[in-house]
Amino acid sequence: MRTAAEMTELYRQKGLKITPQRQCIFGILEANTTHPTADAIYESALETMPSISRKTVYTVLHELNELGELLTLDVGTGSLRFDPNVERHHHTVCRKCGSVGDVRGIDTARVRMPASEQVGFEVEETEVIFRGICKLCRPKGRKS
Amino acid sequence: MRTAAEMTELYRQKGLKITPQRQCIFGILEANTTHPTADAIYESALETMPSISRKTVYTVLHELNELGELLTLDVGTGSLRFDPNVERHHHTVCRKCGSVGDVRGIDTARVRMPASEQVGFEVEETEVIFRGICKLCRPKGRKS
DNA sequence: ATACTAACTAACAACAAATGTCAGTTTACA
DNA sequence: TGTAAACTGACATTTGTTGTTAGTTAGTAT
Repeated sequence: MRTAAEMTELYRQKGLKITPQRQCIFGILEANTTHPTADAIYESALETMPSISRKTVYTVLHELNELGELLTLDVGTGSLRFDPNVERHHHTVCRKCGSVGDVRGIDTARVRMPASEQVGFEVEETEVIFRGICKLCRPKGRKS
Repeated sequence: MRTAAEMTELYRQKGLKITPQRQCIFGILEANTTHPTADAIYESALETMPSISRKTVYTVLHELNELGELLTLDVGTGSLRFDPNVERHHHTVCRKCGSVGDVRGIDTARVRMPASEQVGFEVEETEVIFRGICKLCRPKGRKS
């Protein structure tokens, strides 16, 4: 996602109104690397805007998704997560706490399907998920 | 998962009863490569055993999962899928129909996290999902 | 400044997936 | 054949998400 200021400009161009609710959500998502769930974003928005409704949050998130400024991500932890980083990248998922991290710099061009498998399947994207234990959930005092 | 016959033997060893319901589900899963959802398995079971309850199906699936004979798989299509293939392998997901296919023979040892990313994350498994269009959903007459 | 209308709120309903409850019944197997 | 395990069935619950509706607010163009 672009910066909150750029998003404001984009919305203006699209003829969408610049409301405090939308700006609040822009702010929460800007540079957010925690891959929050919709509900986490709602909770976060409540802090600065106690009157915001859950419905509005969902609506704005879907707007952003359709504008291509926000990716949705399902890593199997129960709920959808939103990722403002729309560049191609991959993820880590902690099997203890469910936290999700970004992993850039993987060249998936080298991850090829063997020709014998899935004949006729047209690959558009290759997604890699590293599952394991995150730094915080690792037993202390060990260096792996 | 092993064959239905082997599963029967395993259950016997564990002191679990060999019920027609369990055997029915063994049969459905045996050599099943469609990655069915719990509900698809339930529907399928109803055909040969109209009295089976949804609860039983869920219970047996979780039993099998705990015995390590059945993997659960969440590829972001809404519901859990079950995979009797417990060998390490990867998946294709069709973005049109949601169908899931197996992909064997990928060497994930070469898919390494760059050292600069996610310091301290202990990778246990590397999961690859190829997203795209399956053979059946591809427009006909084209050879990609 | 005003009017138009998009956007928002609020409370509730609905949905799907999964799981829990629990009383009563069946049944696999020792 | 007895008995504990397993199953049924109907219903409730939970979680995440979306839809509804009606009334209110407020951004923006004029």
